[in-house]
Amino acid sequence: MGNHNLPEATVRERNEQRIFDAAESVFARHGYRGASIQAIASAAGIPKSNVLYYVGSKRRLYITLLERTMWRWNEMLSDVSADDDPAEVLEAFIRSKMRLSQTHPQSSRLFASEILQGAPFLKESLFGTMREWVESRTQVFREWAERGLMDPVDPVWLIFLIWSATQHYADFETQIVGITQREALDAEDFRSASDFLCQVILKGCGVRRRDASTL
Amino acid sequence: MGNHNLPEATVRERNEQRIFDAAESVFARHGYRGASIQAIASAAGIPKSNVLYYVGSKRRLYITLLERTMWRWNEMLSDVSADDDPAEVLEAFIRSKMRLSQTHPQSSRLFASEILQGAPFLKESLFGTMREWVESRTQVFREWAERGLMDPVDPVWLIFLIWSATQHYADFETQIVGITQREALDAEDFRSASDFLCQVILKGCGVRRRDASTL
DNA sequence: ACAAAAGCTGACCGATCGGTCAGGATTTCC
DNA sequence: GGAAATCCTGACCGATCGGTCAGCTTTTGT
Repeated sequence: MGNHNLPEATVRERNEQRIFDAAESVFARHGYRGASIQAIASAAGIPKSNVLYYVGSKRRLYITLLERTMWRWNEMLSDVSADDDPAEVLEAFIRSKMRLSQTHPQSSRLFASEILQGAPFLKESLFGTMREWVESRTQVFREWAERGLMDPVDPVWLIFLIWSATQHYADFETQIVGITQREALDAEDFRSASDFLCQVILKGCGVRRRDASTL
Repeated sequence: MGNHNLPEATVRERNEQRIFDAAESVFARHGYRGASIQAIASAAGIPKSNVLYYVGSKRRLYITLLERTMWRWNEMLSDVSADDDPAEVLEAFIRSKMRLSQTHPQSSRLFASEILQGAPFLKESLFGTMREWVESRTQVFREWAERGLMDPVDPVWLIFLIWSATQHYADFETQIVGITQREALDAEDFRSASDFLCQVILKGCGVRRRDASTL
């Protein structure tokens, strides 16, 4: 009995990672119901029985992936106060959210799929965390508006605007690629899109950068 | 034999409509693979066999719904020229897209689901139509920028910004409702969100309204 | 009135679904 | 070296999948 702590089986870790990656992709593509364990197993190059041996059940696997995604997002803008510079904070928000769309597109799509399904697994439990996140930021935005640092826009709509615009580059990449006849979105696309969003949204909210480089 | 033209069976029309409505909802929620004909039949209050009698197959039903959605969107901003007022056109675009999110949320979600799946049914055929739509509008935006009527922003990113921000209120309604603790989005929510988007996006692109009502 | 057309449905098909399990292979630990 | 723990898998389970079909009822056209 006993020491199942520090080194923690490299075999399990390796296989779980392969399963998680494959599952995230399949769940994102086909939703919870449309994803089959067989498809996940094939994508991971592992027999179906072995997948179930590691993850227990489809439901547990799905919830694990959802929680992993929520965790990544809650790390964003973890500390913001009304004394920070609005331009810097908004720009950091937009750029870090875009970076998530670029580096973890499957996570973003998995979340989108869950929401489209009516959020049956998130519903109350995890929306609470997001609600706190949103409320604390809206307070800061309101404070900035009172100090005249930005226009008095609805802070909730502003957060959803940034959320949707950045999310779009992960969730709807297929559409963007299809319409613009690219092969895929590359780093330069994400850079120019981030620049565009920062410019338009900051200006649209009446937020001025401290250092106006062009003037 | 013969006159199967004008009055056109009211029975078939009525049942097809019930099936289409139910199917749009189920496909939007669970994706193509995750949606079952039995679930659609139950939602429509019709036996499974009868659903198949009318629509032929799951594939055909799905494609029919997709085409219906694309049709609605292609009707938007059907005629725009560089001589029109940028503020009026952009505002009309935002508001009409928001109205679609409000009145046909299931259509929007169905499209989102199709894109998340990698657009297996749209792919080349229907992306072509959207590409033409986008290209003709980007030309107008570029013309406006040259005339100094708006900032020289990337027209493609601008279209996707408006697309994503408006689409969000249909596709992610569950998230918005869950976070803001509403029961559902009502007409007033859509009005204030539309106002917000018009204000921020127009200002963000350097587009001035002709009649500044508040000054 | 009556045949033709359209509407309708339960029973059924092979395939696949999520999940279980017995039991063999391999690794770990003393 | 050998027991214990972990890893692995093919066979199998009942349920559900999309789709077919024979045969019934209802509506339509004349």
